[in-house]
Amino acid sequence: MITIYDIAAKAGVSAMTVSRVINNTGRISEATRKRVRKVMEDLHYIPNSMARSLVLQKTNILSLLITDITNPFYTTLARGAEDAALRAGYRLLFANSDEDYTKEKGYVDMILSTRVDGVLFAPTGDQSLENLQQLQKHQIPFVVLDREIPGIEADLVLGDSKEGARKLVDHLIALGHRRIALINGSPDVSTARLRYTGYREAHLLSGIPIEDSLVVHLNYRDFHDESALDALLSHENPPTAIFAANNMLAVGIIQSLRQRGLQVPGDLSVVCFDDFGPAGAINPFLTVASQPAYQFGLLGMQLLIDRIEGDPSQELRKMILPSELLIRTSTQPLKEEPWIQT
Amino acid sequence: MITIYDIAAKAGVSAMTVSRVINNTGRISEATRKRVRKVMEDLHYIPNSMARSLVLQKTNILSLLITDITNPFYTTLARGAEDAALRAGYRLLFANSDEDYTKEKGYVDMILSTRVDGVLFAPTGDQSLENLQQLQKHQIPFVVLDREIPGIEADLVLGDSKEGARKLVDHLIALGHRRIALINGSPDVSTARLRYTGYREAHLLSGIPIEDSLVVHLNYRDFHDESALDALLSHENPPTAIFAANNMLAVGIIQSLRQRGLQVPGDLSVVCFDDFGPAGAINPFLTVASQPAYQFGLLGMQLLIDRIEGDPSQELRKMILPSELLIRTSTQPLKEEPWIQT
DNA sequence: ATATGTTGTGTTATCGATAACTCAAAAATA
DNA sequence: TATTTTTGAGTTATCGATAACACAACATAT
Repeated sequence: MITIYDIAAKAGVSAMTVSRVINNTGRISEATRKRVRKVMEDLHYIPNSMARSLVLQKTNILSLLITDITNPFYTTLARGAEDAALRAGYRLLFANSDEDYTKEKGYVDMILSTRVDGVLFAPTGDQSLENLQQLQKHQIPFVVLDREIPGIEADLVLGDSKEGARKLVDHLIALGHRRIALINGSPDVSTARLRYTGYREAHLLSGIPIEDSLVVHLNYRDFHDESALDALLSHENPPTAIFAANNMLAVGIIQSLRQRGLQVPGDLSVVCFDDFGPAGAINPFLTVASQPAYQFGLLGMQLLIDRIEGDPSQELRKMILPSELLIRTSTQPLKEEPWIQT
Repeated sequence: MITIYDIAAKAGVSAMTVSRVINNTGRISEATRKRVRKVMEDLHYIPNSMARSLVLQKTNILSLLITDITNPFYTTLARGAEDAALRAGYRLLFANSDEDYTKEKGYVDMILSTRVDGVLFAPTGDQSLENLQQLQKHQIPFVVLDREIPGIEADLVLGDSKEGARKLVDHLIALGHRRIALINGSPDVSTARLRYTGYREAHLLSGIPIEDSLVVHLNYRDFHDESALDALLSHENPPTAIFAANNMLAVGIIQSLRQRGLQVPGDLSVVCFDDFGPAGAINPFLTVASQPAYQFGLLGMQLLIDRIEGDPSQELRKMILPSELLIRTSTQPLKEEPWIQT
């Protein structure tokens, strides 16, 4: 591997002179500069960023930690983050926690050992507190995405979960539904709590009582647990609509319903949070509260870079991005004769 | 930031002793080991991987370069690659070229300056030759994914583009279609050439003549160019079916067709390469040749790690993964009265 | 003509870790 | 008891780059 000393030797100068040419610092005569440049090109020299980071105490790497790389919400977010980072001259170290606290912890160690300049952090849930505190101890700047963590003071980019949930539930109520199930994420994720709050408020404002047995908590990442649906559907007075707290849950739910021979929206209407990206654009089916995923990434990264390069004592910022209700064909007015379990 | 010297000082030993404790090398008395461990934990010490990489000449980082992070094929592939890399104790540096040669080049420079131990490389197309040669010059091991590059000898993981294309076209032919358009990727991408070959063979074997005006080349990443469809649809004898060379093209095409008031599959049948991941699982609509994306990533990464850690003079391996024809509802038998342009 | 400034370049120390070598003290052997 | 071996450390040099300082050679000002 070619080093700065190889270049220096071939160009007949010192390593420092080569360094000056690379970084355009100090004074260099035009003749030397040209000579050094030529040698660098001839030997295809690329500076070792490890060595540079070591002395500069700056890596020029930012990290993006997301919770599910197969979820279009996060991949679109990643695009936004990538664009912002590249534009500002940073490299991006991706990490994917799979909604798994242990994996998240592993990535945090890796991030720390890499000495990245900052982290755009989508936490798995409240238990991420420790991992974020770990970053704080090491004084790594970070911005928290999508989920607020009690006990952590940081720049934040959130969606309006409560309002989005209200819009979705209001829509169902307007269609005549009165028995609406909520299949939620884990209760130690802030968005799940807020989506429940929105669900609740929509009911209260319409004077519809809430029934605890219609609310279940699962994992945002995938729908494994058939027993939750079992319970809901075998309810003496089953729901006529389901509010899935995110897109991945909705996919699992709908597949499961169909396997049971139930039609959406014929037998049950279904709505959810988060849209499906390009893959879902062919037959947009689900009525969703769509969040501006790209903006999440872009804004979050801008906040992060600003925090790193700007005044670090600047006060914390909290951005709440609105979600948009997109009414599609997974919902329909309540039928006179709701579906009755056989 | 805490260094190995801080630990050494607090524990009353030399830095070398701490290093031995960290790496479990050399001889250390149980007493010292415990003492050092305790100090490391108390101070939340995490070794600086830059410094370590510098002296070890090994980063423990592998890079995955994909061409479109919003394409479910690549994100699923990324999951496979991530799993394999993590399992083997490597960190993963993601990069996303957006099917853009210039961006790819930028990432290759970044990869080189990071001195990663190896690259899993999904090239944008034949022009990636230079970027791959750049890696070769610097003796970075790599495995090429999905697209073969003339002039590059390397381990390869490919899909069976020709066979997949034949299956898709055969299916259309079996449904009675005789005028099948191919909306292909750029001709300097090997998969596009092979998909054309498969398309051609299917025609030949069925004795159906090929018409050049039914074959167009676009970019795999997205469907911007409406003029291609314009031309096809205003053809004096327009196609009754479209074979889109990948999933993203298919999305754009179907959206465009619908905007023109044409129904799929009512007016035209549509098939494509690559499936849509979880997002498309709700209403699987498109008849596709599905490639084992996760396997692509997993196998590719295994080959790479084996190349790095195993015998480097081992001969090159080329794996071809089959694709599976999934018949869904975007295709239907040719109607007696095909659609006629108004 | 001497003092002062500017320009272009080299020297040395440093970042944080580890390899290779060294070495005293304790343990094992003769 | 004298000698060799083993154990548990410490020292020094190194990886590849850059910051801070040093310093000739030449230009300009007094």
